[in-house]
Amino acid sequence: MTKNEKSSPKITIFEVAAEAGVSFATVSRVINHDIHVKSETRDRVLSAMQRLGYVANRQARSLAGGKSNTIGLLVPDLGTGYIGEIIRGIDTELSWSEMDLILYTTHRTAAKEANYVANLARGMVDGLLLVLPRNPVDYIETLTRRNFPFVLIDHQGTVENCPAVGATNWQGAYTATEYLIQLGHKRIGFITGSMDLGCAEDRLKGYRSALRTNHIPEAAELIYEGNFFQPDGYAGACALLDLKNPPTAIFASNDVMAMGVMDAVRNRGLRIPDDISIVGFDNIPQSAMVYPPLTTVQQPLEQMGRVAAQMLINILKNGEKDSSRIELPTELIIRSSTSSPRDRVG
Amino acid sequence: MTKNEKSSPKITIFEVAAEAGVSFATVSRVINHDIHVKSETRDRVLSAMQRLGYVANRQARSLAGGKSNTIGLLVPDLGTGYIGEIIRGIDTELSWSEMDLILYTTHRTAAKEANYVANLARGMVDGLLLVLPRNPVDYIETLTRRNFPFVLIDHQGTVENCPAVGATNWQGAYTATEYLIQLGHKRIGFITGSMDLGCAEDRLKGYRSALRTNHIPEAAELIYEGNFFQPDGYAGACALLDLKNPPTAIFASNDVMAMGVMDAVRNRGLRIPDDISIVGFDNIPQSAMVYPPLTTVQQPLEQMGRVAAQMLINILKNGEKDSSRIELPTELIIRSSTSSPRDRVG
DNA sequence: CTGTTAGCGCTTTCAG
DNA sequence: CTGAAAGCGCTAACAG
Repeated sequence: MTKNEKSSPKITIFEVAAEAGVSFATVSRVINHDIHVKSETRDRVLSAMQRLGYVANRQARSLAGGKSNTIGLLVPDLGTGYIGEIIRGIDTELSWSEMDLILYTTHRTAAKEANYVANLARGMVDGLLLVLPRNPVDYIETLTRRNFPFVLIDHQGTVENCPAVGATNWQGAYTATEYLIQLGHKRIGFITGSMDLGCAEDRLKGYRSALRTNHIPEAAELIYEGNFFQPDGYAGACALLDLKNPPTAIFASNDVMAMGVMDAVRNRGLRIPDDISIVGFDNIPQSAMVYPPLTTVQQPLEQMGRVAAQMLINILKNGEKDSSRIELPTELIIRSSTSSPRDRVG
Repeated sequence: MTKNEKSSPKITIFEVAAEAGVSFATVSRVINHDIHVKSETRDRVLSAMQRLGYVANRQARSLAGGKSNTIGLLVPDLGTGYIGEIIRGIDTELSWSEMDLILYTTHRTAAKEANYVANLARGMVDGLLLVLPRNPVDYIETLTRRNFPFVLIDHQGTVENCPAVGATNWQGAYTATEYLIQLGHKRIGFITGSMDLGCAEDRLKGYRSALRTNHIPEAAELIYEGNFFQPDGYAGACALLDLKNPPTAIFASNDVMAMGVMDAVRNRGLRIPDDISIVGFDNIPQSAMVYPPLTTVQQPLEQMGRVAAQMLINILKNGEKDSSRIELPTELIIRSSTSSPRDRVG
């Protein structure tokens, strides 16, 4: 009922104006860093603000000014370190611009996602950052038509021509696969991510290309379709290991699944990397913490967040369309979960 | 510059009112679930809203209504799964109440933290959820005086008598330590968390009490002060292992440090748990994924988030003071990083 | 350089 | 049960 009573008598620009002996418009100018204020006046206002402990009301500024100075972040999940890293980057960039971040988690519910986007685009936020959108076609079109600023993170899909930042997934997968091949592996299992995601598709393509380039026949049985969750890695590894002619290495489309693979491999009494090499993708913090430390393809997660935020802020500021896609480089991080295959037959 | 032009002609309650043939006040009533509207009229308004695709402007509602329907979440970090779990819980509860979540990350910067809190309490959010606050004394007093709604999560400190949810840290540490003792361990190393945090203190106390209860002399050399980060675990384990009479088990105050301990132990060629048992605290997702799976004390993170959100919403709704502290139970999760000690001497 | 005048879109009395 | 009127705190032209 009673929220703040006598204790905080609601200091508005009017109070500040009175205290400083100017009109409230001048106070507004000071707040907004308007150049057309005599520096002497400015100082007077500033100190009045200090004295009164004035804090601008964001809501009112938004309503009047037409912008909220907050951006919305739509993420599927927060379970793994994956998103956390991205947020760290976004956050860094945003604090520079004094913007707030509203977090919307969809928990992998596509319906919720589309719903959010529809409502978000109204008043609450000035722009949207969409991480790993599930079925962007649903709303990208709407967003674009309304000319609503947004940037896609880690998504390369069918949608063309909209601002996005991602990583070189194809290249990363290619490099990792080739590394395995150079180690001497001939049968390399692959566990895909959610194939409705562009990044998952690209990783699979990278794997295939590396095989092709190195004249290693592709075997359908060696490709297991997962969904980026740990159990998929476990199940995939089991399926792969049950093959008459099992792989000597398994490349999982993300680190979380790679850890599932590790579990499965160990449960069968096989050693890593002696009996089987394992490679992941992402380089999430815990990939260095498992045993043995996971060889993986690093995505510049934090940087992706930073760049995406920069892009969005830029669009917001300059009204530029900027329908470019930025690809940040991936990098193979070699740790201890990979080695040359030992002759299993001999 | 041009944000949304002809494409989205800005549907306000006025447009809806016209479409439905009522006054805009009636539309407002419908939006706010006011009972004093003929159901027939309500239906007319509702369908008009549908047709026009009306979405309420949150900013305006806030300004006029005096509340923003968003709550602020202040967290130190997002790196580990720890916070992610809590957020999941908060999020679940909030979506029930149709509230938004504004995320503020302090990245362990105390100054930033206090600063945020000061500003937050003004217009932007209706209430605050503070996870693992660093130096709450700075602003708890302010918040309380202003009668600003907030709930502390996972913090039991010197500040008395304010709404908070935490876990039974003392009990958890006690139980885990006793488990180790029952396994036959006599020398148990302990790595503390940041000792400015109440939870860290309680865990240490739990450890000590268990020792005392079981008539095991406490040795200062067996307690290493850490800061909840992985390197602390590593360094702590090294220090402990360098002792003339090293421990046969190490209890780290959180899982992340426990993983650091694992690293250190392995680097010395010792086996887990044969040569040394390791216990963590938190039960973050990856604690089950490392090798060997970590024995740890589970904190009901998700539930803590849910309960905290409930408390806050309750305060917001009923204006209740509710200065209670809720403690959720911890639970010992026994996995494979612990076993009876082997005779190292013999 | 500074004050005046309108609203932003909605909630809330207060009258009917 | 519904309409009219008065702001919420601030920005943004427009005049000085």
